[in-house]
Amino acid sequence: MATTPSARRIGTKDSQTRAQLVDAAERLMLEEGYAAVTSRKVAAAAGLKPQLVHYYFRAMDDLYVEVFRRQAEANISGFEQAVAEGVTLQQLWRMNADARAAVFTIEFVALANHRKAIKAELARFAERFRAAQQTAFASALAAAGIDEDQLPPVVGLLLMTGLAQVLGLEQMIGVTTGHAETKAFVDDLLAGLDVRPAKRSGLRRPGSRRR
Amino acid sequence: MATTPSARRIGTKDSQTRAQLVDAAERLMLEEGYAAVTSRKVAAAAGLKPQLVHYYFRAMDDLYVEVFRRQAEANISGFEQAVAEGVTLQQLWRMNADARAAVFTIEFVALANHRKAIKAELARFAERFRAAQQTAFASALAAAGIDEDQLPPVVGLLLMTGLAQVLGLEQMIGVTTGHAETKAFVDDLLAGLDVRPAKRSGLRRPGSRRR
DNA sequence: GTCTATACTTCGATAGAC
DNA sequence: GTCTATCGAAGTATAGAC
Repeated sequence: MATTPSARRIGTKDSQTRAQLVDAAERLMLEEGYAAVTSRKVAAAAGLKPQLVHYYFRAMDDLYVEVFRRQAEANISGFEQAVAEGVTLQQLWRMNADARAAVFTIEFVALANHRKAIKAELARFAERFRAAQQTAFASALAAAGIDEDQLPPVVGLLLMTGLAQVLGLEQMIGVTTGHAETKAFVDDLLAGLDVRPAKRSGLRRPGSRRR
Repeated sequence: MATTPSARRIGTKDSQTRAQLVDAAERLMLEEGYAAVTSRKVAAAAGLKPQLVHYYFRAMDDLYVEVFRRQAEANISGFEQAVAEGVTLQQLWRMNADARAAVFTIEFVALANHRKAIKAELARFAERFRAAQQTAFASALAAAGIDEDQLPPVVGLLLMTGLAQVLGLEQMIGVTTGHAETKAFVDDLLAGLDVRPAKRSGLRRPGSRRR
């Protein structure tokens, strides 16, 4: 039953050409959005013929998934390494507040809205990602002396993720009102927390901010 | 110089047919993403002929903009009314935590990534929206007894917006780990704040949460 | 194993008939 | 004021030549 989905020959995974196509697709997705990732445009961006895209990828979805996996895998391994070594809240924040990552998220979520294959892939990774980050976040919180029922780790993590997401998203469309102030606030807050490993330090900001 | 962008006849703005097309486009965008909003699909969804889309809208971008404006305008007027009447933090949160709105945001931001006309439109509204919300948020914060240099209004607003965004976005792809806990946390936090208008109440959660 | 010639579908848009 | 006939460009995908 799972044996008739068009049995045509597909290029090897370790082809140089294939890699160029994925690179081009990634660039396009970042700069012009997923709708610009068509076989013709990808090929043009890579200096190749459009048919090659279909030789290396059975369907366009497969190319999308490949771009996503490469990106997600690189990202997640960074976190998994970090969680093993132990990270501060500041480091976690810096890893999350990456505009490039925000653009990818937006594009793939939008893509997932009408491509089932992408949605499944995205959900799988999101859960894995959440798990890795949650562990790291929980210990970083504990190290900063913040109690679990003062701020449950998942909640803090979602707050951080959300803030990073919104900043990236707005920057993407050219809206930056309040961004500088917010970043400064977070930096101050985290600097104070990471430096003070005493229990029950609360969420108050330490000192006044110059700048 | 601005007089030759194709001078062909366009249908009146108050046409019944036109409204049907916008409705259909909105539905499609929400359910299948902006890439599904093509002249043919929109027409099919409205039970009309594809060419009608081009009769009522000079270019597809104009249709996108129309869908966006209608949505944004409805949303913003809600806030502007709320700010006039005065709102609590709880009400603001409820207005933001709308999954439907999150989907729209995602779609239009992604769309803006490769459609300049949309990007400009989106940025314009985002700024207007921010302004309206910031006023409301600032007074709600003050009413809750939270000092400005404890939590600057813009920062709080971005935190709230980000959290709402992330929850909506994740729900969209079927990831809900930690959502229930987070919503409960926010509800408790806000209930406590809105009820206690004393100065310097800090950010600590009031009491322990059962449930 | 790699790439090309080619088919078929869908898209946006316009000119002109009612 | 409203809708139809029609086009050229762009999209995905396959079969077969090197």
